[in-house]
Amino acid sequence: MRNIVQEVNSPLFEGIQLDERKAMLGCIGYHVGAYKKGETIAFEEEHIHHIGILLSGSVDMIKEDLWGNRTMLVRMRKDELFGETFACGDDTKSVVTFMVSEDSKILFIPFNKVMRTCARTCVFHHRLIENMVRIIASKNRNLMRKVEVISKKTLREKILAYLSLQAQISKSRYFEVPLGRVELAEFICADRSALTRELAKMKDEGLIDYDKNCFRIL
Amino acid sequence: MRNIVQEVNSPLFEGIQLDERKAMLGCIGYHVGAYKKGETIAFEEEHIHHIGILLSGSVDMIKEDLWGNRTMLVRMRKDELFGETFACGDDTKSVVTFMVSEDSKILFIPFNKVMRTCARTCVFHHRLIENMVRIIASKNRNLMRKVEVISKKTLREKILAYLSLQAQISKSRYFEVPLGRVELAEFICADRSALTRELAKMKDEGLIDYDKNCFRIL
DNA sequence: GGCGCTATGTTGCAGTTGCAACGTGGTGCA
DNA sequence: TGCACCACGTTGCAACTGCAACATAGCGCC
Repeated sequence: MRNIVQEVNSPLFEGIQLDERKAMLGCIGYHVGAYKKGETIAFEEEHIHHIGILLSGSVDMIKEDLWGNRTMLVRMRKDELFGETFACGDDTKSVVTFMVSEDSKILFIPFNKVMRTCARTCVFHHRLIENMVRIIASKNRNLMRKVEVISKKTLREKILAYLSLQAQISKSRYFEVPLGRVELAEFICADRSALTRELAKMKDEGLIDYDKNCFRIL
Repeated sequence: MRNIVQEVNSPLFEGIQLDERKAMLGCIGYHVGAYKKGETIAFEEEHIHHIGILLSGSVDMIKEDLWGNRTMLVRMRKDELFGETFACGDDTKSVVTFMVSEDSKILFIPFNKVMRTCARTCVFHHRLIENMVRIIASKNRNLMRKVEVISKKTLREKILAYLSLQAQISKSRYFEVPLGRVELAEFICADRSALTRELAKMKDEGLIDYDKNCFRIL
């Protein structure tokens, strides 16, 4: 257990000391799972009662439509949290699939134990709940940003929207994007070859410059 | 105050009795505002410290890009809550504009008072926080649904995705959509005329049937 | 080194769709 | 009634972009 506690660096535990975390985890309960790239943690329609915290690796939230087309909604990385959106609420049925995109180790915690203060009231339990709210709200903002990007009508606008977002995050007009071409195309919901083509065109026109995954907005 | 309490029917207060609500509102503090259609409640970049509860009317969450193109992210109606996504978090700066789309009366509550249990601990304060989490998570699901729709590549797929969502909500293949053509086009991020055109084509092909805002999936 | 696999770049083509322009019908107001 | 305004439908056109097919490069593995 000591090991687990030390591995966790999720914002869920922000403001809570190491020994407190240990006590809380003991009180709340948990289990750890290891997954290989490509494995599925939870399928659409499955009921979700635990939140997952990524100790290592990465997990994609994927939406698949009736015809099998996939959209990656979000990619979660180390220390990020997932499942909370479905675990709360009256209907715990997931509407997405959680798929491991890099070998991952995941800490699972029962959601209802997080929200309900326990019998022997943990001192920091309230902080935990506050953190949870903060995290969910921040995910909300991320989804809004995604909507902001893919709501654009032309491919060029989508690309510019995505790039300027990355620029904001990096606080610089020169930055590296965390996605390859395939994944980037998937993220902005466009065709990969069309993406490459448009990027080249934008480079030609002097709008942007790039090499591999390093971009500069001009 | 009695009047206000009786007007409020937000899920934020679910499970809390009327007299308790009264006590809580007194403890937490609040104010009420009236707005005309078209007025703006909060602009992008503005700092948000209150959550708003719609007593009547409706409010749009709108995102405007650098070139002035607008996307309506969500339309909020009576009893719905807004602003919470920005009011929590370390950075309270909004990334959207809240615009009144029908004459509205709105109850504002300071967010931090909701999250922090007060000195004379309200008995039901914890329930309030739980409700808040539930609401934010449900908004998350709504955003995901929106992403699900507009992440489709072709217009037809977007339309079908939207319609099948409405069908799910209505639990029937025959239903009325709450948006006019203009708003629907805006919601699915497509051109209005193209939308009409495609709808007509789908009707021709026997995929769907409709009259005005009443649709049937065949 | 040779092989297979994957990510990426390139290009022709055809279908889709944004755009603009116009017509119609309904509603509110003077 | 006449006018203004708004939502909605229709259509031609040009551009965009998804799609398919192919080429190249890098990487791991035997």
